[in-house]
Amino acid sequence: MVRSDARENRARILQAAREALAEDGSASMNQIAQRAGVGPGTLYRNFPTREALALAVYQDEVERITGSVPELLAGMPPLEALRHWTTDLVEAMRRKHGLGDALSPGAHQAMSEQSYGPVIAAITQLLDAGKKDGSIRTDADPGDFLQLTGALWRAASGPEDRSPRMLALILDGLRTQPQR
Amino acid sequence: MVRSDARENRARILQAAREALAEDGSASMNQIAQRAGVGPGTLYRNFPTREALALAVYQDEVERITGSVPELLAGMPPLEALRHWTTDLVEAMRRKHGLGDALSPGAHQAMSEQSYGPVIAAITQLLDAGKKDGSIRTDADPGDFLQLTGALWRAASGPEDRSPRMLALILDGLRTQPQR
DNA sequence: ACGTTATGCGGAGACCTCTCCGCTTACTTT
DNA sequence: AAAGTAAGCGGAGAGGTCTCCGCATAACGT
Repeated sequence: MVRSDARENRARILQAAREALAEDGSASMNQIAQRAGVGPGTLYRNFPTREALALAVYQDEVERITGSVPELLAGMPPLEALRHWTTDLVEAMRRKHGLGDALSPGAHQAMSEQSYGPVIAAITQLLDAGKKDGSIRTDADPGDFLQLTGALWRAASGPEDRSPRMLALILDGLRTQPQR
Repeated sequence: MVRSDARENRARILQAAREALAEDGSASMNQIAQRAGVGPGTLYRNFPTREALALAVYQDEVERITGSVPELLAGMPPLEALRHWTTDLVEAMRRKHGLGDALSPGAHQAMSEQSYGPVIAAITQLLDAGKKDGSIRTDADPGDFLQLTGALWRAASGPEDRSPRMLALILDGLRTQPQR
């Protein structure tokens, strides 16, 4: 059974985090807890890491992005779809400050299936489409790709945005046929 | 003029950090300062970030790695040299806990030229050799490559080491001619 | 040798992350 | 309605990062 106050607290935390992160991307966990009117303990029990919180706050966005895969695949070849999708993802991560780190699974603990799963699933769909039509090498691994995406995010946050060039490089590595 | 006590303090900090990091890779900055017999302020004045300190401590190692480039290039084709070099780098970063983050320039501030430069220089040498003999595409950027190396490091720290597969992918992206 | 000066010291302290645990309280059972 | 119970709360606090600034003192001119 889920206690009613627990449900309300969770909602209030998400609301507070949404506001606080919108105002200041680097709002502290303490500030968010205070704003939500709960203790730090409650915040951390609901969201063990800052990343888990950020991911929950932006879950709509994550869903939007992961959900756009079929549409992309319908309208263009797999490799192009993958490029667009990844660009979208990186763009969203940059806009929503703090989301980026959430997608580096190896860094700390394995992310919860809940939030890490959909992203991997989306990548898997895209890669599989390319493997099926022969444009993407069959040994491409979704986890590897996500990991590299983390580097893209970091690159996009820098002064000069290297990410398009880096993405092109990665995609060329995924190809079966050279396109150069 | 450099004050003598300043010079000594810097040396003592490096010594203490070397020992402390050898014993426990996640030794706190405070612990290191205490061990060196200086205040936290002095530690942070000499090494603004944990990464700067780690890089200074392992500078020999960094020099060894960056210095091995000519030898590698003499003994094998550029792409192979690049693979070996990068594997070495990732391996060293994994062994010496805490070095890895130091090589992600975009993450926080631009790294000091002193420490970031040699690594970029080494990569530049390797890429240039490949560009010259036509095996590496001419638009390959050393900064991009370093950034991707950061992802490799993170990948190597995880439970399963994806880094060789990821490196292969990146190198295939750098190629001018397909090799598959 | 002796002031003068400004370089560098280092600890107090602001603020952070994250944990632990005694108390509160929503739900269940009778 | 009353009592039982365990889920959940939240604050105290341990330990961390990093800054600021009054004070000590090394280097220099005389």
